[in-house]
Amino acid sequence: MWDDKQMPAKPSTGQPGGDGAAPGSQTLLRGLAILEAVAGGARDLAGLSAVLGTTRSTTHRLAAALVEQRYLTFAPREGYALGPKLLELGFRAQQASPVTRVARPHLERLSAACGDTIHLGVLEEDWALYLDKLPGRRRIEISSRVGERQPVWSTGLGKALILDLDEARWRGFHRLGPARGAHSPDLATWLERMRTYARQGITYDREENEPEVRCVAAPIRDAGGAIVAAFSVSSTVQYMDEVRMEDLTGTVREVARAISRDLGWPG
Amino acid sequence: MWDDKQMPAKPSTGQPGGDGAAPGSQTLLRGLAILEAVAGGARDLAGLSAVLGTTRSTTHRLAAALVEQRYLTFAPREGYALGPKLLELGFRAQQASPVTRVARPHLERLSAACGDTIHLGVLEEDWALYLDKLPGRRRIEISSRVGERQPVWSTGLGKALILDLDEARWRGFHRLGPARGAHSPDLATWLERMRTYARQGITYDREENEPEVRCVAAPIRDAGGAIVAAFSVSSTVQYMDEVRMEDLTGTVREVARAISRDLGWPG
DNA sequence: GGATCTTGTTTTTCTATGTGGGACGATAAG
DNA sequence: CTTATCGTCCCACATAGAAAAACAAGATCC
Repeated sequence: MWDDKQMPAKPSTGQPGGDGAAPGSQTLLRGLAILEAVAGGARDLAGLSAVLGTTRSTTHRLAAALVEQRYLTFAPREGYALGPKLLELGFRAQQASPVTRVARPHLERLSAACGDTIHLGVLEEDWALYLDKLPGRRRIEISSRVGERQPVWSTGLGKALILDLDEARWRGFHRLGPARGAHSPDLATWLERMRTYARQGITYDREENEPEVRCVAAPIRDAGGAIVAAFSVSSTVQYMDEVRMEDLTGTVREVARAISRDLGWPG
Repeated sequence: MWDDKQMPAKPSTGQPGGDGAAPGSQTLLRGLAILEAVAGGARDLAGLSAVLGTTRSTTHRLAAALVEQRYLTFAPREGYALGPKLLELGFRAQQASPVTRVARPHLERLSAACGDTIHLGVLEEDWALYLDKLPGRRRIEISSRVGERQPVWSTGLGKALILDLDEARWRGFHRLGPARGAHSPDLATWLERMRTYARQGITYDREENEPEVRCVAAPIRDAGGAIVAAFSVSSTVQYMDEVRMEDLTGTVREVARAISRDLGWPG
């Protein structure tokens, strides 16, 4: 399930049930749905039509338009695939945030040094939005996607993003979190940890968001000292025992400082 | 058939004159045009409407749909910007090609070592398509974009991509090239150079594609020995005199071999 | 401080637009 | 050869979406 939207918004077979939520531009939305279906693995018209709930002819026309505009590619025996225009726009979107560009070289050095998966993210609405990802060199890879949103309160990266907020806001974020069970701490425990994190300027995630995944994260500040982004170093628990997390802390803090300084932070 | 020349698709003020060339899905195309307009710098409805040739209300509906689907973002005082969904799809499109993923670390090392702009590309139809770009650390940056297409015959990267083809095909590619004037070599000279390049397994671009820009490029081969991609190291002429190009040649060839080997090339 | 631009948002009317059924020609499978 | 399955093309009809205009909310001017 690549599509975990909270709104059902399931475009079924044109049923005018009056469920609302269908704003205005059907054709455009269907076209975009095709893009996502292809990203999700659909490769032929049949698959796409099934996802969209449209007939082959309709699907074909939309897909053909997308191919013509280079948003998709089509190869006779291979089917549809994401096209070069998405490469371009994605790259542009990434470059649009100065943080990504500035942070990249620093994160690359960090990646080379530690071999773990590194994420860069910002706060968008009430979510942590991943802007960049540097895959690790471990056997097991963290399955996350650039452009994806993760809950703020449970991820190391998310917690780093809200490190400067007051306790009332913190409570707000904790309330947003769906009870993941298992490793999810209750409010009191979580707040206590957040206070510690804020004092240290570093956050941890000890399998709170995803079992077996741990990470160390730190906020990135701009010239005004405000937190504009954060990055995290993630690995599975076997590579991330308490000792290693301690060890990483210093490096992570240092890299965060270096990036922030490049953004004009007096430090 | 599906891939004809780029239609400018300039939909002027609703002219139903029937000039033909009207593909099919207007709404979708307009939506995509909005994405590109935003990528091109348009930030408000007025600007977008001007580019599309539609009224504000129409533009707004499309833009709102794109925002809702996270293809665009909108901030009250900032205007529209490319959204996280494009990050995600762009990243996916990039990952779809195994070459990009395999080549990345190698190219990063190369980038760190030489400081010049590095491009990775493949052959798409009759063009060199840029899959990845690692910006250089020079004062002047090469203005190229991931997802963009460049002529094959004049770029170092393009020439590396067709290094294995026979001379008849080479002629075909040379014929495609628009007479850029100035540094453009005639067919005989160009073929002669290509023969040399093919013998050396390395190609050069001495300001043939873009004045002041030079580069050294090499092909990347897969397990079967076929050229599946190529990369180039580019810089302005002041950083790329003959001596430097000679020096780079060895390194570039080595990196190309390393990447090819990672792809299963026996080498 | 109120008048007046200039933004983005919403509503309504009407027709151009896009839909889906079905036909066609490949190519692969039985 | 026949049959199933692709992508592609065509066309009549109804519906989706374009545009005009009203609305709301800041910003800007005087």
